[in-house]
Amino acid sequence: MQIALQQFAKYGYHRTKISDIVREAGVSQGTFYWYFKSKEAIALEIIKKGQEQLLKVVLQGYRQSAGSVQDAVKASEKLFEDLFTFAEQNKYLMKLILKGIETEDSVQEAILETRINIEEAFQKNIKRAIELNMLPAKDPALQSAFLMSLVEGIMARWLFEPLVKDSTIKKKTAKELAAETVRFEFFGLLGI
Amino acid sequence: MQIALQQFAKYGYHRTKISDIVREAGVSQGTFYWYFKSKEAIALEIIKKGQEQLLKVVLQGYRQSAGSVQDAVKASEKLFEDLFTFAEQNKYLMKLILKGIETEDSVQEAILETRINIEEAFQKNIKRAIELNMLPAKDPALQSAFLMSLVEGIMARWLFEPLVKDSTIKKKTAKELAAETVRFEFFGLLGI
Amino acid sequence: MQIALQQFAKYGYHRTKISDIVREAGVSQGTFYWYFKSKEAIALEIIKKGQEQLLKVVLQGYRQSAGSVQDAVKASEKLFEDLFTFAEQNKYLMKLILKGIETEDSVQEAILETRINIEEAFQKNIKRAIELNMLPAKDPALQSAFLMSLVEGIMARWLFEPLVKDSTIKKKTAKELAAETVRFEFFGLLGI
Amino acid sequence: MQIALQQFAKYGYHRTKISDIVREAGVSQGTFYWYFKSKEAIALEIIKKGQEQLLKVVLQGYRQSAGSVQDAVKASEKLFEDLFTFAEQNKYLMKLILKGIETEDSVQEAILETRINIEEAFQKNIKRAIELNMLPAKDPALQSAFLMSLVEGIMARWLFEPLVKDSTIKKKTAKELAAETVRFEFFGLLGI
DNA sequence: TATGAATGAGGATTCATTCAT
DNA sequence: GATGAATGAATCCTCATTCAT
Repeated sequence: MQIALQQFAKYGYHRTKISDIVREAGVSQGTFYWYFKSKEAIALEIIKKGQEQLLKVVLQGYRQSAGSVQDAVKASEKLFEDLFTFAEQNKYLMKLILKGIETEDSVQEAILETRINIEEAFQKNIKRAIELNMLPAKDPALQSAFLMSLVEGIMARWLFEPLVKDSTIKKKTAKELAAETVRFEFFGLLGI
Repeated sequence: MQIALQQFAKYGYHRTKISDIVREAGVSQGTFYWYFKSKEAIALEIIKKGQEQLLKVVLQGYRQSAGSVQDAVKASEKLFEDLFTFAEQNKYLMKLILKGIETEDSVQEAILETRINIEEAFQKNIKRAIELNMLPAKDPALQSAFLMSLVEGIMARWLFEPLVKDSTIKKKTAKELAAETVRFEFFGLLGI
Repeated sequence: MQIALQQFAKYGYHRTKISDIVREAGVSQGTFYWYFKSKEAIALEIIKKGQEQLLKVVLQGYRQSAGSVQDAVKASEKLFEDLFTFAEQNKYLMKLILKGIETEDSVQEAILETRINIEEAFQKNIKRAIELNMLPAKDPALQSAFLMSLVEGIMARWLFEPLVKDSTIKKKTAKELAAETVRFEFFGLLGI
Repeated sequence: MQIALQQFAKYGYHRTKISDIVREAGVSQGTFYWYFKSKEAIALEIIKKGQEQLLKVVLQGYRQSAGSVQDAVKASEKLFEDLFTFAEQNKYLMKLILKGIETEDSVQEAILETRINIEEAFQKNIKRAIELNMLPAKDPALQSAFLMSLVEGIMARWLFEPLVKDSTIKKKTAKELAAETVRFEFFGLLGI
């Protein structure tokens, strides 16, 4: 599964052949089909397993007793750092989740589901913060979309493709990146 | 080319068969190959043409004589609105550019190039704003990454997949979306 | 037809495309089909026309009033020289006739017919020489096969592919080659 | 490989379809590609293997301790008989080598190489005979070209296409043919 | 006569999947 | 459990030929 994950992430689903996977794994084609029903099945399993792990991180990140804005910032920082760290350790999985993959619909749905779960966790948190008067009462769905866009985009640039040349982003640690992202999250371009 | 673009966006490169494209287009397979050297060639041509149009929008969006922060906000609003409008009118193209497709490397490079061009335009603008003391002096590469992440994420949710249920995002106009995105851009979650 | 002949000889029948022929000729595909019914038709026409010319040479070569062996040698020399000269001026045609070409059967039959005609002319001549006691009474069919093998092989090596390295054969004139071939014809390896 | 060889020889390379080969062989198309990389690859393999066998015959044919002309004639007869026997048993292979096929260049080169090897073996032998004063000192490259032309031409007529009608050639045994060819080789038309 | 766009049958090759051993 | 040879449907692309203009 690790090998398949890597190849899917590197070359995409269709360009990854079963024969490639098994060659790398040092087993025969037949063996592959002993463990997995089909190519689609292994992709699905990979995503499902990744989803679980990722969601664990996101949900853990919210064990916070919010109080002041300061607390909210702290909590956000903690969550982002956890997320970035997880992403760094699961680069290939994140590539699939962030960039998607051209597959059977079943696999795409699984990926979508993962992302929905995360964004909903974000949203729930924002709603709570609004209730506690820690954030101005704005459309939480939109705000969580902003948040997740930020996190996804930064993650992708950090791990895979810093679009602009000589970007500083690649060299940052998960902690630094989390801090800067949170700053932008709360204060925007103009923020301190 | 339109039909091919649609199919690539809907089903991906590999699941789109030449036979599908020509059936939809009402011509024969041979005719396809009279106009395009290969499947790769038509994909490349689609991207190249789209890139041109998109870049035109981005570059036009920057004909601004910046002065106050107010001006910068206005300019940003104008650009985002143009971008969102273009995206709305070129949904399928944007899908390819935002989500990528699994293709021959040549096509992927062309897509990457497009995104790089846009992010660099963003970055140049931020640098200028910093020089004019309109923005605090922070890492422009990172700021433009934030910006582009925002725009890409919001666009994707607006046009294709509002991750969370009953999201309000789908119903907004390009103008509204631009305004809200700019607000987040400059002031973050805490902003007015 | 000249262009087609060249391409058939150089690349073979199947690797020569109508589109190649017409591009070289500077006309359109449609025009080709105004003048020739099909690819097979042009090949056939080329062979037929070549056959006529070649047969003329062979038949002319036999306007001899044989007498002594000396006369027979002379006559043979004359014929071979004519043949070699013709071959030199019709290299591409000879390539088709000597090496054959992978085509529709109709074309192959036409080529075979040409070669039969020539070998029969050779045979008739040998028979006459035997009647006149100029040659020992041996199987004329076999002798003419020897003769034609000689001529064909030498021609091919002279015009296209001297198999061995630094072969002297390429540099010889038609006259020289004819002389040496005739010597071998009459006297073999041991001959003067 | 045998089936492919037959079909290549009978119909030529381009008119032989993979689907024909596998149908005859009673396997599926996929199976073909399990054993051969491509159509070109099987053709190449066929030629290479044939070349080896043929060269073995030619080289063995030269284990002679030459002495008198008589010896040389004997040696020649032995070699020719071996060659004709091999050709008779490998009719299809010989067809490819003698008549060539229109193929990818790689295959054509392999065929050419085979013929060069044989002619060079002939030539080496003639040179030795000249050194030993068994043959008059004439251009060995030309003489070997004569020899090989003879052998090739006679072989082709014996196995495939006796050009003239009611030719006696078809009915001869390898031994008889070798004897007659050698006679012509050494003594020409006038020989005893 | 000439054009060149259009056609579509045909053919090589790929690759997920099966299955006897 | 493991193997790897075998399968054949699927797909891209070619090219001789046609035909409206």
